[in-house]
Amino acid sequence: MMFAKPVSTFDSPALHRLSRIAPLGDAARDLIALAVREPRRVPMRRELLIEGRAVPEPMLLVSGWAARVRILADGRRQFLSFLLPGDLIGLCRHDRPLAVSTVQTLTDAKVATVPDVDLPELRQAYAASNALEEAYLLAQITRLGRLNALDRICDLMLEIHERLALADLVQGDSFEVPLTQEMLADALGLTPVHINRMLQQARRDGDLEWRGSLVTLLDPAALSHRLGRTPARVTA
Amino acid sequence: MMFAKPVSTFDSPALHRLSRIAPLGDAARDLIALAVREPRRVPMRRELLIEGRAVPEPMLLVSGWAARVRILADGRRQFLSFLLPGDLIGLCRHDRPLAVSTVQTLTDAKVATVPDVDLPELRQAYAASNALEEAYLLAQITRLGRLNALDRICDLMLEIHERLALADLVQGDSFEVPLTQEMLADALGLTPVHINRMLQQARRDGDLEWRGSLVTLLDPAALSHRLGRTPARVTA
DNA sequence: CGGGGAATTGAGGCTTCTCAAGCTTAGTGG
DNA sequence: CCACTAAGCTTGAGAAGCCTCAATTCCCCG
Repeated sequence: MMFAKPVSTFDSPALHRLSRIAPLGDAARDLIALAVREPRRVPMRRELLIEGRAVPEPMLLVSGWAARVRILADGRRQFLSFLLPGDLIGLCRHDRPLAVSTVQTLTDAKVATVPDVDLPELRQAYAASNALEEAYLLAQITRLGRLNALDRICDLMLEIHERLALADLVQGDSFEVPLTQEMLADALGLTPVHINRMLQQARRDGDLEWRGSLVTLLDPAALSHRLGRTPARVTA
Repeated sequence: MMFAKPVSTFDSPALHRLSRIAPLGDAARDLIALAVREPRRVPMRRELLIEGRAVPEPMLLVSGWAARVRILADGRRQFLSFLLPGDLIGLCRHDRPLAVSTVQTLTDAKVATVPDVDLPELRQAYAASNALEEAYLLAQITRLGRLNALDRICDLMLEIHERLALADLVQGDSFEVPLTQEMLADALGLTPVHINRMLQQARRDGDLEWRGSLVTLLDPAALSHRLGRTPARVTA
């Protein structure tokens, strides 16, 4: 069941992220690598968790994007956060937990069931991942509360850049963002029309390019500095 | 050290909340009650946690209000969430954790150091408290992203009503809210001026009264229904 | 009685929304 | 290979919501 070399060196964005946010020994690494090898395929727009329903076993997003989403009574939609490869879904430390938000895939995705916490190293990785997720929620609150439309877009792109980099999914300063302008609007509390105009603005300003689904940040360091951003850190 | 009766029946809003969100046996109850008995007094506007610094031992807010806050480079302020009596501060399950946000007292407060998780019942209560806190963060994102100014105010007041009720701090539908309009603005992503106007609107609409620091919801059920709110639930 | 923080009011401007139409692109079936 | 379609992107014009600045009033506390 354990392939000393092959499994340990098996590489995937998800595994990459986890081993980067917390040091994983060989045992933990093998457990994750094994789980990642046989993911479940989930098509686009499918629900992985449903608000108010029981949370099943914890999952690891192996590839593709998902989002935590809330739908209002009148049909308005708010994306609460995006879930990227390597993110954990449905981790709970209490008994009989209920999902506090619906999670749905935004693209075709691969999802693995991960071992529940038994190994100290895994516990550590899960906890760090959890803390990071909280940090991103706080960043989202600040974006929505205090940034204007243009800065919201730029700030979110910087966050995605930072997160995808953890999973080794950034080349140069380019990365895939499978979001429509409408989805972006629902994440940033704006309308698609305004997103469109501000994206043009961002391009004119030389902050980013967006061709097809490939986003390129032209000078992430400068942009980061202009927005007063600091990368998320949860461990000393 | 253990006073069988006195300690077990010692009552405080904080203890009330914890025993309500997760069933506490006598042992857990005594541990908390004991901690709550000798709280540390913290004056208004003091920092309990500082973003980026190491997180000290976990604390329980025994009385008073605090808030998680983020200050932008240009001085703008965003309150990320409010912490009410019975809320836990600085719970982390990974090693050498760094605070992801600053926490500061909004009023004079009492804070107790709580036992780190060793008892299953405590672990359960802490985890449930944590899950609730996450639920409130998600609610805050939805408020900022998709509600207009008036609805943001009403929705937040309903949330505070719900949370204070857990700690037995609501009488009828009235409760103390030690917030200035400026603080409310910084929580809801608005300006004090606009908060002022919308509060008047809410009063005219017969949704709430706000005299001194006492808020009264005139018909919480109807308001809740109008906003499409559902109370936070994290455990089946 | 005076000082100071908080609440209130007014006027004008900017950001974002709404509604509505036209365009572009990728995928589909003839 | 070419309509045809549907989803997504783009543009325009006008309206609404919220902000800014500035002044005034209220109220608590010393």
